[in-house]
Amino acid sequence: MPGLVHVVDDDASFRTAIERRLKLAGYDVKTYASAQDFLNAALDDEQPGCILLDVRIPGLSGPELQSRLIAAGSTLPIIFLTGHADTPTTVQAIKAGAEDFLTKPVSSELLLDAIARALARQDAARSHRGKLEAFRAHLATLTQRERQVFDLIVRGRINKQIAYELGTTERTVKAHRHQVMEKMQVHSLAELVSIAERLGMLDPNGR
Amino acid sequence: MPGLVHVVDDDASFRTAIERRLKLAGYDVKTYASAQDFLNAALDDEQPGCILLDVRIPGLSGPELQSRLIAAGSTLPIIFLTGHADTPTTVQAIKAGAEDFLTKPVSSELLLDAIARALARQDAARSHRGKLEAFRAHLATLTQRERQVFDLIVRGRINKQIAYELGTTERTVKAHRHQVMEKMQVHSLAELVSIAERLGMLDPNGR
DNA sequence: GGTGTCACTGCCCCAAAGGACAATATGAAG
DNA sequence: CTTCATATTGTCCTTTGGGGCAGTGACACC
Repeated sequence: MPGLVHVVDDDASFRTAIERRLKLAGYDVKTYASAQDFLNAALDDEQPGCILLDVRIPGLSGPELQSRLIAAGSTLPIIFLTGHADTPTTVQAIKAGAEDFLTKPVSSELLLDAIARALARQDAARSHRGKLEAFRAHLATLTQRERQVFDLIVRGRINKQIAYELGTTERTVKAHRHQVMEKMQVHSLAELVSIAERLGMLDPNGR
Repeated sequence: MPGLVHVVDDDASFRTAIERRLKLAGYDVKTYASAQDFLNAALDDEQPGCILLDVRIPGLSGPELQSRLIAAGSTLPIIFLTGHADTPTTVQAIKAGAEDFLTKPVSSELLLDAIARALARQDAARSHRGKLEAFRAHLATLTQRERQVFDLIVRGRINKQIAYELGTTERTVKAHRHQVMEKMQVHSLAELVSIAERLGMLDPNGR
């Protein structure tokens, strides 16, 4: 699987060496001397890739960069690479979702394995998010009223109840309901509920 | 949150010391000198508790015990505690779901924090699984035929189509459908679909 | 042979959903 | 003022879903 590997490390000779190794393996590579450099290079989160990140770098540390990226909603997988790993940092990084935590010097085998896993994982996550995004996009085209009707429909309310709760008539609800089905591009109540469930709109036990 | 902490360590004096500290903190404690001892003590997976597990112990190692427990479907959270942590082992343990990975000597603060988190996590997981189990139990009371009807209902088929696909009549499908709603204890199609979705019965795009 | 479960089915009726056709009202945008 | 989007509603008709009542047939178990 091809992809772009972002190498963030303050050691210039290390960057050069890694870049060479990764390019030999068929990956595109971009290097950064600091976390800030990386953040400045406004990057495309959707492009297949991952980050090879040193823990100890001047300025923003590796884990700090990880936090920022997570907070910013990035889904680029991160592989940490460090000279000396301490256990709490390792644990924290993995818990926060890092793909791996490797120590220098790293064998090409371990490194390439980790990169391959990271790219595979990102690919799976991206395609999954892609489907949800399509649903969200449809959902966004609903008007306020249609959205209210949608919420009640997927909770199992019948038109009569919805009409009462929204202070309108059954006929009106039917009209909105029709719009909802149309805009969400589904042909059955089951599909609609399924989508709502996947978007996490039903978790709290709303009966 | 009270709970039973299983301490697995081959160092008798360490076991004694830890047991004292944990009991002071209000936890019940059981100790084991080896992973095998622990496995032999056929334990209740549902009871609130966690495992404090040494990595290097004679016989089955800590990570090996972890694998076995996972394979056996156990959901007891594991906190590793070891004298000298190596990075690959740490990474693997956390990836496999360990709650934490601590090094001896461990401060009471870190240890008790980890235990509290482990118990909280297990509690959340257990209550979540509890709900799903209730659904599964209802699902298990369905006859073969009812189950087939269930599968088609939650995929959005209408009675007429279901009847055709099962080679029977619409009236019969209605009868089964009634039984399904009754046995699953739901009052709307939406609830039924919601349950099916949560049980992961709809993920593959079956239209 | 009696009993029970499960699957199947017809007839009839009511409730709910879907939709065609038509129309009113309101507020924002140009 | 005109246009557009949104929300609203009525009448009428068809399709679906839900269910009562009643009965048949297969098969397993005692």
